[in-house]
Amino acid sequence: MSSSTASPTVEGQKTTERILDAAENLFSERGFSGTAIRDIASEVQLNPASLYNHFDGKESLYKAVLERALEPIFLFIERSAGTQWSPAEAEHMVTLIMEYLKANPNLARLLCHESLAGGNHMRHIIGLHMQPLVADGIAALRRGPAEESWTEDELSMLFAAFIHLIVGHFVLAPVLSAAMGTEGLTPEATDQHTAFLHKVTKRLLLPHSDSSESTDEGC
Amino acid sequence: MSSSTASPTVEGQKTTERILDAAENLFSERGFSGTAIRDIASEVQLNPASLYNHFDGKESLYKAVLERALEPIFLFIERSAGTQWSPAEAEHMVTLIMEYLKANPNLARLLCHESLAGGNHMRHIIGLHMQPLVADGIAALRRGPAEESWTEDELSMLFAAFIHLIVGHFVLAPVLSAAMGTEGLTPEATDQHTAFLHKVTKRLLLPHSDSSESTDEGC
Amino acid sequence: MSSSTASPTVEGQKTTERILDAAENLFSERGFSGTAIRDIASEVQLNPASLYNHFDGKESLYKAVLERALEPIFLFIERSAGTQWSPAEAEHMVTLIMEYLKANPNLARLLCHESLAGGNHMRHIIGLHMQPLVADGIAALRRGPAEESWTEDELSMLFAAFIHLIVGHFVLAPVLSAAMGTEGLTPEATDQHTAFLHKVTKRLLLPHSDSSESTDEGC
Amino acid sequence: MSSSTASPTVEGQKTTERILDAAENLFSERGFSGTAIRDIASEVQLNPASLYNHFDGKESLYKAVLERALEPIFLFIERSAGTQWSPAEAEHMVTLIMEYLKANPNLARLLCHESLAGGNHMRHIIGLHMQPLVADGIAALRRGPAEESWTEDELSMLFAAFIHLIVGHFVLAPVLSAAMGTEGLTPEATDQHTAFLHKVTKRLLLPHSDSSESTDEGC
DNA sequence: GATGAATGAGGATTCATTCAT
DNA sequence: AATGAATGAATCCTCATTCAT
Repeated sequence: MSSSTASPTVEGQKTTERILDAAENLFSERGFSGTAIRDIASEVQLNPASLYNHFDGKESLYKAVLERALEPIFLFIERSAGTQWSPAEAEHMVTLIMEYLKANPNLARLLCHESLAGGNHMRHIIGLHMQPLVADGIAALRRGPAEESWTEDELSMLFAAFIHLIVGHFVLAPVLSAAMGTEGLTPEATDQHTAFLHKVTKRLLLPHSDSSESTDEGC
Repeated sequence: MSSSTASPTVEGQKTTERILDAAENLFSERGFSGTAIRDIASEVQLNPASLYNHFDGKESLYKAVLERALEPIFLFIERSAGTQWSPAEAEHMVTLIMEYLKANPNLARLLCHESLAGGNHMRHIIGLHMQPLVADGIAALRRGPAEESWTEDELSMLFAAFIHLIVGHFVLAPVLSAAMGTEGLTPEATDQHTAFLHKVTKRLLLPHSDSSESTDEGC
Repeated sequence: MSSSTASPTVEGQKTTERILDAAENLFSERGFSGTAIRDIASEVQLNPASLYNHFDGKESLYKAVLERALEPIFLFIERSAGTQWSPAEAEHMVTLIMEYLKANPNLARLLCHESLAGGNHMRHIIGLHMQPLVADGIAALRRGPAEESWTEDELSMLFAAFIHLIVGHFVLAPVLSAAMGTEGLTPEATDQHTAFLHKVTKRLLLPHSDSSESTDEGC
Repeated sequence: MSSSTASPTVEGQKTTERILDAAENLFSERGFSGTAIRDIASEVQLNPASLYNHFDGKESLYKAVLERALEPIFLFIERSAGTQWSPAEAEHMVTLIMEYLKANPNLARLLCHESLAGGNHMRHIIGLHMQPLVADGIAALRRGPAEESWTEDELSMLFAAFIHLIVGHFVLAPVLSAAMGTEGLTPEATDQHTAFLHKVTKRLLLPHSDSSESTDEGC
């Protein structure tokens, strides 16, 4: 194949990689059961049977897609493990993740599809990578100024809230932007959303002046 | 069955209604393409063919499910049209929606599935119901105290943020609660989340003391 | 289908039955893995998918074929349970079975295919029907004149020998008749074989004059 | 591997031989259509493609297996060509074959599979080797004491009967031993069967005292 | 309204085989 | 002699849908 052409990156990457790319696109658009092996194969101009030279089957391919897509996120966050999330730090984190998702919006959708389907395809990833990551994220919040205004239980929800706000942007865009008459998931919209999230971050992490705070909690 | 007895509530609802129930459950779990007519039928202990006496086909059934599930939400919000969203008002709205979703978590998932799939199955619903609803929601925010601290563009995103926070809770639960070691989508968790959202509402709607606010917007 | 034509037997039996017939033919010729559902379906002029309205799958169909084919044999033998196998009785049994197999040579081949494949598809049949049948057959031998000239262990083998001689005729015919230059599995050949088996039966069951008998047994 | 070392026995046999071994095992278990090239290859820890360096294809491999397995049998019998089958002689033959099959039970199963499939894969073997072999075997019977008690036609069947009794033991074992509660195809069982066959041989070849003999032939 | 049977289209996967390396 | 990758043809089976009853 690349016998004469020296550059291995030209003409696309290795077949396995190209399959993963196509699969990621389709799985993130249509979910696991909505995606046909045949469609992935034809996207890579390959006979469906050839695909089985690279992956054991649909499920195996799906898992490989999930793992490959999630890996960078884990790296981001692992790298910042042990820090405390001051608003600046948190903003940085948000920026990092939003930038990555701007380039790979598939990830948010994959995650969402997977959660809707029950998360069974990524049980091992959850146990192995997400659990410590989440624990560390919450710990970072706890070490930051958020600690002053949120109870321990709320810190978990606060962490989750950031994920909802980030993932939601990429996932609910088709419906919401249609309802709002905006243009959908453009890079600009994502940048705007990132800036918006920064503001939200400050509001949520910094102590709040309002005296009626936490009234409905009963304490 | 209920041929002579007029009462529609006796012996469960009418077949059509039971089909809708089963379909709602399965569609919200597995999405449109992941759900088989046969499975819906067997859930209602009905021959798949019989289903076609009640609905024109899979797509038609899916739309009916969407419409039926979304209707109450529209009613809630339409009823409160024209108001201004003071924090109290907004909290009430949040409570109302969260209460409804606690009883019908399917809705959030249906919406999410639909958005992931591109929203084509609810184009008409969006145009007919969601558009005015969203416009009104944003207007309500604009009329409230939020107006002081958010630009016009941000108001849209603020509205969207509430939706992300609400929908996210029901959709990302399987993955997040697994990663957090919590128990999943229990009614208690939802109540906690509602209280948390009240606090968030205040933080986001009321003016914020911090002076650095909107710094990153300005540069 | 048979709405206007009163006779239910004309135009072939019910579809399920016709599928079983075709399946029996093909399975007995080519074995389980050598037979394609598609071929069975096309033999009955049916879409392969239709077949799944009648049977759960290939394996289920195969088992149904086995059961249906073996049933008459079990009935034969159960009916004669408890008798003693005098040569006359044994001859009768042989005749009965050979007559049935002459009309249904598939059975012998099915049994043989199944045994070659390890017998896993008929474990339940073996346990439920064949075990008592075999036990009774050996007991019948024991009660007959065979008892004089065969040890207990040999009686089992004697019983098996009859089965080998009967099944072998139907199974090894293609190879043997080709090697002998005879015509194959004609009804006449089967009749001849039956007569031959009668002679063999006498020789094996009646006491034997030869004094060197059982020399090699060491007793 | 054995590129420099000339010795073919070191490190197992040559690859070709190892392929034949694996193929023989699988073909005899599952028949031609039930056996996958891939399975044979993986048994030899070889890429399926490599197999085509040694054989032209599946069919070619199958024929090679058949020929290799049958050859020793032909040698046995050819060596004893022209003799007459006194009971002693016949017993010896039976012993020889049973001993060989005890070590290579595959052969019996291969033959049976092949016959069930119509024998087309060994037409040439049949014509070239089996035909004279069978002719000679029957001639040997004719020259022995069997001649006194069996008609010419019956001699053919007598010869076939020995084959049924021998092959049957190896082929029907799974089903029969399951039905009898015995242990299957152990070497001991085969030895017992050999001894049993010796007794049967005498009974069938030596003249029989019973006066009613051949009664059913005559009427 | 309900059902058994039928079906064309598709869906995942296997298989024997080829070919460049 | 070995292998990774590719492939067309099958293989089993599912799916949404139709139709006669």
